[in-house]
Amino acid sequence: MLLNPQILKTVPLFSSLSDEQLRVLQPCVQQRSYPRNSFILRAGEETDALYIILSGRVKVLIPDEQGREVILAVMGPNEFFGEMGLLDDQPRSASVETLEACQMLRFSKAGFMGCLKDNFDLAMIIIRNLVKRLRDADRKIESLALIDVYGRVARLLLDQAEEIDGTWIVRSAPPKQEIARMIGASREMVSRVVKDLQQRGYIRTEKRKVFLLDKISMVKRASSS
Amino acid sequence: MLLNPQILKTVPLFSSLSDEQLRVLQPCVQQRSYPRNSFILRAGEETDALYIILSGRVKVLIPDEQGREVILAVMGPNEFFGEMGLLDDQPRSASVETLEACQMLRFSKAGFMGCLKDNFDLAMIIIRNLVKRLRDADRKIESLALIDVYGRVARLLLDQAEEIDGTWIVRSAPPKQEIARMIGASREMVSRVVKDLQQRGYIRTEKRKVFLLDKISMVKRASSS
DNA sequence: TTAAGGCGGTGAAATAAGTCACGGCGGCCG
DNA sequence: CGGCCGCCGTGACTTATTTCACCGCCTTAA
Repeated sequence: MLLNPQILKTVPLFSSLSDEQLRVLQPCVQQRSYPRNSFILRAGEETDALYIILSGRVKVLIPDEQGREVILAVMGPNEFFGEMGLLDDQPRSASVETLEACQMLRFSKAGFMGCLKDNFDLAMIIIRNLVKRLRDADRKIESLALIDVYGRVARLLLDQAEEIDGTWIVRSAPPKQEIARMIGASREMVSRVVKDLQQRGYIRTEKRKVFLLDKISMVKRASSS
Repeated sequence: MLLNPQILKTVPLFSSLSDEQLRVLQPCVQQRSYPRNSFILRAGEETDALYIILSGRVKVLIPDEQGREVILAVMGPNEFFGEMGLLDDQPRSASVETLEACQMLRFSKAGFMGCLKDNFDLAMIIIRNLVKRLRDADRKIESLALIDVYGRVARLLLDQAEEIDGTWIVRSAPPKQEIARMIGASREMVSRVVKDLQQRGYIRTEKRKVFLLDKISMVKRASSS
């Protein structure tokens, strides 16, 4: 798809690049759109590009042979993925599938690596992003290894919540099936845990919203039956 | 402890630095030794330095309140840790404890960041290292979420094995307790799984060594009762 | 309108794993 | 030598979680 040069300027990842650098980069960029529930890339494939989300949301996941999957991350506008393979020449370690229709920018490996070489600020953005993901990943490992499903659901809700004049709310919680895949549990179990959290008065749900009425108790409750 | 300037030259992490840069770096480096089973740093602390292992092995772990722990990684000579906090100014996300007596080099934040700024090769080493850890972490998440203890033990042995004229061997497997903490399982369960793997003729153990007699079957067996 | 598909709840049964409580063995130190 | 400690194996029991098989309720499309 034809690329509007102005779009590059609006991408946070490239905020540190000069106009000249952006001009050089331009031929290495394509805009692409993907329908809902389509794969942008699959685990095991060769790596040749990095993607930036302009609109829509995607999930990063690892599937197994029996059709189950873990969701490593859900990403939205202005976030990017696919850079790992560019940096170490390994095949894709996970798949990425759209949750909604998405507009993406696709950068060829050559263009990206060229920018990186003579732009320390860009390198630092990449580094900080990698560090953040690594912290998230380590925390996920901790959850899976040390905390029961009850605690993992509570933690996920806490993580997703934002404070809106005094009360903590998860705007637009994911479907139970999706929560289950994010925390390594079954849909039914998530359903039971949420019911339990409600009965104890720790949360209240309404449509896709979840109100956290008692963050303190939710945390304490975690992983202590 | 007094620092022998020659040591810096032997550290792979700094192989890309010029003599001049090493000279500048020198005042920012200390050599330290730690006895067995001592903490080098603890989760939650402020971050002010990066460590390089000269000798000995350490474990990177996350503890919980009940005294249990997950082992995120075991590291040995020439590997480094503690850089994450330098790069994003967050507190330590995990603790590091020695498994044996260790000699370490300790770099102050200032020195390290200074080098990083004008040395792209060093930045790339850091980036590639972060990417590798992220891949490992994602794989660990996959194991914990999708594979049963049987499969996780098998996978760990496979990962640790090296080929020595035709046969795959784990030289010096960790104690069962340590394996358990690496894969998020109980010591007893690991013990039972290893016994089972032996009875099926997939592995043979001898002291600390483990011989993998049938890698194919071990993999297939994973996560399918 | 009916049919179909996505999402959710729930009870009962099955199973994987953890926990507890031993007892044994081998090494190391006083 | 004897005692202690760290590591290991194992049986019995308990528990957390999954699995299966439903049913209900929307929303959308025919």
